[in-house]
Amino acid sequence: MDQVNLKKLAKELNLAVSTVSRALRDSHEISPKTKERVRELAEKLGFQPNPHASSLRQNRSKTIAVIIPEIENNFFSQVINGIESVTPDKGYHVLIYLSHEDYNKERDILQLLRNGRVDGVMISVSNTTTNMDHIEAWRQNGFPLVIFDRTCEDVDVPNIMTNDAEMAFKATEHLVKRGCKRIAFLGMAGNLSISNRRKAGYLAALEKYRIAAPPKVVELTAKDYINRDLLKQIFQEQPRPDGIFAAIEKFAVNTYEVCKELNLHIPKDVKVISFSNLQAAALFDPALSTIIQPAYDIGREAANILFKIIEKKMLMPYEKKMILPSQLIERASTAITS
Amino acid sequence: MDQVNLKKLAKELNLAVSTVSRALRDSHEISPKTKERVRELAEKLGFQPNPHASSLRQNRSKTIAVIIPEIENNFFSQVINGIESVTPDKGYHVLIYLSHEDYNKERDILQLLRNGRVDGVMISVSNTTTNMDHIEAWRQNGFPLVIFDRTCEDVDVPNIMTNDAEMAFKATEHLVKRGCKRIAFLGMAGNLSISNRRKAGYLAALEKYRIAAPPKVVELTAKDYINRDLLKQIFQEQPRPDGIFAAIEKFAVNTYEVCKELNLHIPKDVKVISFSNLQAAALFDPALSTIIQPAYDIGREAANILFKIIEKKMLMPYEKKMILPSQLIERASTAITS
DNA sequence: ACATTTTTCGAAATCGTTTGCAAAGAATTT
DNA sequence: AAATTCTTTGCAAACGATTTCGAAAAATGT
Repeated sequence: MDQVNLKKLAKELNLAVSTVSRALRDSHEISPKTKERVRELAEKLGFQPNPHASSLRQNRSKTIAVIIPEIENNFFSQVINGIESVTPDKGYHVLIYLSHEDYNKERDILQLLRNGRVDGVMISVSNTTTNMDHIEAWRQNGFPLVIFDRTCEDVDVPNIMTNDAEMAFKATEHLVKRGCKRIAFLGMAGNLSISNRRKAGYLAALEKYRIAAPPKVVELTAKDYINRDLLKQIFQEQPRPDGIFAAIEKFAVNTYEVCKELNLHIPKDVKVISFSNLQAAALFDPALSTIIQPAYDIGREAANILFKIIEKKMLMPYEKKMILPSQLIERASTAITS
Repeated sequence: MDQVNLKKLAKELNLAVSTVSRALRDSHEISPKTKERVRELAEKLGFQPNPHASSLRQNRSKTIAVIIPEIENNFFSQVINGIESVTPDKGYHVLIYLSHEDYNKERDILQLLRNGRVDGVMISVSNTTTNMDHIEAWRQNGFPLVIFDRTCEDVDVPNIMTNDAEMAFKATEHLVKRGCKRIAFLGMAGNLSISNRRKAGYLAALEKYRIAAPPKVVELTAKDYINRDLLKQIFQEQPRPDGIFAAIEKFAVNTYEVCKELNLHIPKDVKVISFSNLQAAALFDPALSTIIQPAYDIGREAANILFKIIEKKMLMPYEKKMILPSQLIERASTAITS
């Protein structure tokens, strides 16, 4: 790899390395004439500065890390898309890490990055994360960090999320207005902030509408077969739920699967609504009513805020806790059946 | 950031920097006793070597880049997942770049990486890529590179893909056996290798089964509304197709949408089968018959091969062109209606 | 013509790690 | 005992770009 570097350019042009460097960075202390000469040769030889040398010297990597629990989930894909909508313009690169919903992996990844490899981190915590020490350590270190979607209130770090509680309230309200009397909430096991917020909205709606039946909070997992078993149990109890509010897309899919198996008709026997960013939800049998999160915007805004922190700009108060609204789309799965 | 570095460790231990470095890299030329002392302090102070300094010195970044056309597509998410299943163990980091199906962006990204930022690249080319010069330039440069899924035969670079033609043949055959007489192929506009391979399989099946109706190859785009208009036209022609083979998942979705709008019944009026990695395809109305690609495996194998190249190991012949088989899943959208 | 400022450039230090080489001491062989 | 290896460590030079500092050279002012 006979890479062309500053030294080579300098020799060729009969200039000092420092002059070439300055010329390429458009320094005021280089004459227009030499700048032109330098740029021309650099262009011709296809010179590109070695990023490691730059990063080492400037103590700045021009790279950020995104840590997410999983990637086979439309929501996180859209977030990444949103992030990528700002990074190239900033001249930044994006490293992806998956925690696979494992606290230990998450901690190790964060640990791994405490050496200057990245200038900042965006993270959505795993659902097994109960301890926020690893996040807190970063914050205290003064390392730029933002948390999105799966936030943690305990730590003083910018949060970018959606109005989970409000939308959960609306979703539950929607089911109530469609005539459901026994609404179950399908949340993620663990102590996830979004699960808690969504559960709170669910409970608030039940209370507001004075639903007689006691709240039914079901904690599902990452494993489909376990979820299906649990759901089967629940649908075989008497009286069974006539409304399902799934806090996670995957759980709505599990519900559909189980209903098909048990010959329960959606929406006649059970109405279903779910948080989901799946475009194809409209094609389901029946079309699934969803709460769509502004995933792309969450990614974009989170990235913007991270860059503000990296650039040591002051954050507006609203940027410390940004809430982007979701959207409820009614479809056949919550239709009234006469 | 009072980062702890080798110099600090050395001073503290009253050793030379080089000794500390060697001790941490477990060099044979350091006595077990000093190794222990060094490791202990390094552990205590939480020393982590600066990756930029290492990369600069060793001319090796421990990072690979993945360039994909888009990320809001289950297939590519699964590929990334597969890649990530091997990278951490190798101590490697993964940069993600999106070409957004734009040849110029793709070229620029590749250009951007020709400076040592990464040790290798995995790419799935955009559908506007007709010119392979940028890939060829990399190859000639001796830079480690593998192409997956959307490969290009012209260039002598390891390919990892699925048996597109064969599965396209089987999908078409499947429609024929389900009684379809006029089967249309929905491919991506542009000169994409996978489109061509899948088209070839489609045509071969039509020929083998001596289908009277002339082949109908429809070229769709990235824009949903354009696709829907085109599909509407096609379904309003007489005679209209009674079978649709979508080479891309998105096109099957478009087909469903249009059929709903035109009140065409799937599978009675039209049968549909599609390449797709969407788990929820089984929940569609009707459940969509799919050809599932081994996306995760493609990612994993592609990464493994890339690492072999990076480590300058010889490739087995089959690794230069690896074909991982897809799987055809019959569902209601191609069922026989009596 | 001289002094002063401004412009333009070069030498060298720096970032933190790795590594070739030398050197000192210990262990072994002759 | 001398000569030889082997073990263990330190010194210093890389890697390539940036940046501080200072020195010419040119432009300006008196």
